[in-house]
Amino acid sequence: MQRDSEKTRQKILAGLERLITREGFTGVGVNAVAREAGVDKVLIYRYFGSMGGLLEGFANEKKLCPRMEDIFDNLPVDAPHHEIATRIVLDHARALQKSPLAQELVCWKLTEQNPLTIAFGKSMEKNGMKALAEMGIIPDEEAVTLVTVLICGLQYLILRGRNNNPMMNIDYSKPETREKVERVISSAIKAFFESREGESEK
Amino acid sequence: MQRDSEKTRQKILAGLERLITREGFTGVGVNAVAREAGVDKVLIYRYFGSMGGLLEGFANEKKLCPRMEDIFDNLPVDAPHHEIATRIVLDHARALQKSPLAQELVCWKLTEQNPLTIAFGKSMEKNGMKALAEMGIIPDEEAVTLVTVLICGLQYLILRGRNNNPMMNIDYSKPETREKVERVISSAIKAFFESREGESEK
DNA sequence: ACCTGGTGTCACCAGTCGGTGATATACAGT
DNA sequence: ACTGTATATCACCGACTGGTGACACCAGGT
Repeated sequence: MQRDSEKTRQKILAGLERLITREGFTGVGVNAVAREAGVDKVLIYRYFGSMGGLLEGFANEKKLCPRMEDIFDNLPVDAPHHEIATRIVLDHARALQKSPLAQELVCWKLTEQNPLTIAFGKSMEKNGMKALAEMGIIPDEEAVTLVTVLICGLQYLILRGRNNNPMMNIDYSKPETREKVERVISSAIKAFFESREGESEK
Repeated sequence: MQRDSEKTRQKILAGLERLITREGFTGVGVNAVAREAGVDKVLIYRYFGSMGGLLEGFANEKKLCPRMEDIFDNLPVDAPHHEIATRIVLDHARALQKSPLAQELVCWKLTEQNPLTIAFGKSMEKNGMKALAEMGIIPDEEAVTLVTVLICGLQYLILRGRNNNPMMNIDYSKPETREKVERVISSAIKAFFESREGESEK
């Protein structure tokens, strides 16, 4: 029985976040959010207008995906291109693995378009673009393509790992498996860049 | 008002398939399936016991994922390893792209575990294992890892493309984009295999 | 003391969900 | 023609969904 609209708003948003991370996006709904937040559902309509409005508010006021700058800042900018590309791929995967919320949102985005998934997609896109641009490998369109495909592959593997659902015996949550995958990706990227260098020398 | 249990069973299964491909897996449910199949829902319980039973029956009696053998049969077994690996990745992607049902099931499997998604996963796994085994590259564990990651990446891109949802401007449904991706993957795999050959010669 | 506006609580709506019991109907064996 | 059985239809259940109107409460201003 607190009389503080801002606090109530935050309680609702926090409830939504807990609900998504604990039950997955399939469970979200006005009733479930209200229950989780310990709040009457009519307040959701009062403060956010509708379920879509709540998702929009969540997208605006919550940090949806890990900030890539925090990860990439300490990257030596004068490192060889293949090392930078490898770091982009692996750090991206590590960041996703650390955030169950982001994992759920990635999966949600594959299933449905709504204010939250759309905003999340834009946020991810911006992160990725910025990372690539800062690394100075943008001009090489094909390298960007390879990096993107690899990132997608790791994202998929991480999503599969969520429910103890490994693919081809690759359980990315197991450290030794992850290390093997990282080794393979690293050497594949290296080989790709070196083969292109060799080609341009011809 | 036909009195033919087998025909009714098939009507139900066909309705489920239409529903999944048209509305996506989020729409499936006893009522929706019965509506789509033009059948009273009590018949679903009669013939399949429950919703889970229906999914199980669907998994048993329907072709869930494209048969890889049909694709790989005409593959020259004496081709270089990197060509075989590339073919595995690209054919896998093409097969998935051609089957909206399989796409939906892949996405479903990321979200929920039920008799259908479990059976689908096993089927995919078997396909993949067989393909890799027949290609004779199984002994090279790291190559298998790379191939798997790349397949996952393309699967993810295809899922993103489903709802006009490209990632980093990579819309895999556009032929020119797909060709570029295929080119990059091909040369990355080639470079990876060649770098390993060079290494083993040392 | 009174009113006003923001806040929280409760009860309810129509619709859908998965699931079931009772009943009508068509067909096969006699 | 009659009966038995498998098949299909209908009506209903409790629980849940998204959504809304009515009301209780508590604050601050006059």
